[in-house]
Amino acid sequence: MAAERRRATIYDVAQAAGVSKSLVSLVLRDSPSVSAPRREAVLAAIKELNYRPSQAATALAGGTSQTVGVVIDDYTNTWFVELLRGLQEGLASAGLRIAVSDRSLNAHIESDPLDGFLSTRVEALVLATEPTPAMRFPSQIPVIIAGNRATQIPGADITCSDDRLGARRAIEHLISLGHQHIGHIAGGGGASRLRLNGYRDALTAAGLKEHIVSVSELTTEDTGYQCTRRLLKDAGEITAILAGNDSMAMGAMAAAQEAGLSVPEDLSIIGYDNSPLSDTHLLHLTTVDSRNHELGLHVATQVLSRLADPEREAQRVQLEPLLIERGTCAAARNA
Amino acid sequence: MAAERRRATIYDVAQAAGVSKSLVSLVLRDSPSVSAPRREAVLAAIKELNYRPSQAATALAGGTSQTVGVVIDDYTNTWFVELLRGLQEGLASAGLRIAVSDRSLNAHIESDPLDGFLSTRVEALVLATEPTPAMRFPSQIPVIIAGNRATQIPGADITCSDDRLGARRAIEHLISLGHQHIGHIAGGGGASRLRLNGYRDALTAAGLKEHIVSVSELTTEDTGYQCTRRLLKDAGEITAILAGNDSMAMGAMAAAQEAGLSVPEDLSIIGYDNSPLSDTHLLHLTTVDSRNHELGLHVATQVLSRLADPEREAQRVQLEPLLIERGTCAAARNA
DNA sequence: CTGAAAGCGCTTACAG
DNA sequence: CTGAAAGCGCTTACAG
Repeated sequence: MAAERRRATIYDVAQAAGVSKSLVSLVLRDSPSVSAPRREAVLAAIKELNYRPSQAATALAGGTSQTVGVVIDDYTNTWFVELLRGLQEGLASAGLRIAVSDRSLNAHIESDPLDGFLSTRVEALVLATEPTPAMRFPSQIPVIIAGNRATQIPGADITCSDDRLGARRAIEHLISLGHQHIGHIAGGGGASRLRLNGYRDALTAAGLKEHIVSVSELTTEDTGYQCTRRLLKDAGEITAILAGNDSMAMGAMAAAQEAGLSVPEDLSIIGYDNSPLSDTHLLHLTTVDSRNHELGLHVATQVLSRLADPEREAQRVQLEPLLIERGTCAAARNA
Repeated sequence: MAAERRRATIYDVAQAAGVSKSLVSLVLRDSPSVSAPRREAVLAAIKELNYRPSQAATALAGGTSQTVGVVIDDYTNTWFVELLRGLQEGLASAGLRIAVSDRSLNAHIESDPLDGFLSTRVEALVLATEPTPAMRFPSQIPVIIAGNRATQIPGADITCSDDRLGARRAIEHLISLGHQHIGHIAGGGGASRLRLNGYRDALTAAGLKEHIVSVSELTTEDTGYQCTRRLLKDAGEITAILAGNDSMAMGAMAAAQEAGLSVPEDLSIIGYDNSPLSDTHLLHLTTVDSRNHELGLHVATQVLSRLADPEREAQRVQLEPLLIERGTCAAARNA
């Protein structure tokens, strides 16, 4: 019962169970060629000794880390949560775990955000953020891009949502509500660009005029607030706004409130991402759902198929987004 | 230039640099006993070969993973972001990295959320969440609790903020603004309990009556919304609310709005955590800052000192919280 | 199923 | 600084 004794190894387990180390190894990897009684004995010894296989030893000896590295932008914008969940679900059956790295958190300490993952010898890399010049992509391991990005990675698979279509649908919804003057506030990045194009598509098709404001590469609440202030000042006639994402939509709501406009009575607002934020009582935001959980599941499929066949051609999967109607849209005033 | 060649090892680097493997190992660990020219040669070879030391091999041979495991509740509530940042800053100088695990994400796949970390042989465990019965704490490695928790872990160090004091200060602030009927909406967990006590302390000292609502163990936006609806119904006289955290405060704002109350004109609201959410234009929430960044720094200090002296007694560090005045408090109507 | 053997890619002394 | 050696805790064949 001494707390400070040496950690149990596979040898200790074998000895306690009265079997060979080889057998223990087989049990650990769920081999079918182990008889029930022996398996029980080993499991009992594992429990008794509080044994946990050393990941370092397993990885080194097996030549495989069994982990997939995921890079996200920033823990603060929670759009990625459902994606992670889907990814993990899809990978679990194959015995793969995920490790996540936050770009902004690691920005200070290492030049290349991928370094840690490469040292870990991850089986694959999932990018849920815009690639940066500092990232040197290894040619040996599969790279899967989650979402639309501005930069292309040669050879990488892509799972994304049709952002252009999503934005178009959002605008079509506003038009169907009678809105004629619809603004768009945009940030930077690949998804933002497509959403902007979708906005344009819909307006052009309807013969309406564009009102676009984009003040920064960021897509934060503050960005949304600043853009909206500017938009309301420059184009007072607008009665609806499509925001580049939910955070920006939140900022738009603040700017509207400040300007004395009621949402949705005076101003309709649509966000993008269907993030946890949008589904609050306070925002109750109409938004576009990229179906991030399913997206995560698809990314998992791509990881697995690419691992099974490293030579297969890069593929691109695109999901259709869904408009989620909540409480921030209403018919235009003078419609 | 063949992409599929074998990954470089320390042997390849040694050969390319024309030195021994031992020397490469010394360079990797920044040994001072290496001459500049040889160091240059090794670094050049590392770059040339795109070499990254195998974490598995390093950990296994060195007998140390150099990583600290951090368990958080849930990526959705972003209060932990600054804590992680502080922790990482404090650990970086010692060459320790952090690995984070989200409880809710892992809930499905493994019984004990700590299992993964134990397999990794983390040097220490940081708990930024309420301990659950499923967690079996190893006696061999340091455990540090970040924040106030309902459950005690024998032998663990604690770094927390004085939640009781923070809540008391918040209430005192409201009282100084003339509020006589102040409600509190609370969730579950150790921090919530202390904040509740702080609320009581202040009211008792001022001879005021309590109005407390707590409908669940959760501390989400929805919880805050439900609690506030109930509070407004049961105690219509209240003019101010202290929420258990910022998410709940957000829900409170929604309930107030729904009830036709303006914040802060009709109802003052104070949150808790100074989370990214509170610092938005839309909420602009007066809140209590637990100084999570500093808290993370202190946790790092505890990790390091405990690693240096495993026998030292468990210590408890407590920070003084700060009231952050923003826009959700005003003088009471009939003060 | 066992047992002995080799090896994964490093670190750690240690003699020179 | 080098070089040879042992070892970290596993996995992977392989002969029995």
